[in-house]
Amino acid sequence: MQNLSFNAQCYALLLQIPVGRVTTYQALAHALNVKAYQAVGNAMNRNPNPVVVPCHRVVKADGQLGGYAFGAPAKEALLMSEGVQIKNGRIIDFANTLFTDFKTEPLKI
DNA sequence: GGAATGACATTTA
DNA sequence: CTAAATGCCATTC
Repeated sequence: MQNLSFNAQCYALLLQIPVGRVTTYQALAHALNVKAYQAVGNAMNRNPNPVVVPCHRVVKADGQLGGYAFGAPAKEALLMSEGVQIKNGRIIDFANTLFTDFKTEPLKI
């Protein structure tokens, strides 16, 4: 029983993403100090809690939406519904829409 | 305990 | 620019 499984930490980071913003698998993995880009998506694919976590705010590093357990179109619709501009399946102004200011775990001084 | 999977990333041609 | 191949990590069967 670990304090927080790998996927659990990903969810914690996703919960920190404000509306209208998106993050990438690489950012999440990098925030956890790992290169398990795919592992992040894998955790979402299993989708232990599809409603508790806005997994639809996670996109690929190229600005593409990537995949979604409920279907890629659903993800795009959700993101646009949140205010994310998407064109041809790509996020417009990805650099501005991307959110990587994750608050790392509370380091004990 | 081991093998297989995947909603990715990166590099090279 | 597009396309293909390889690597990489954690989770799951």
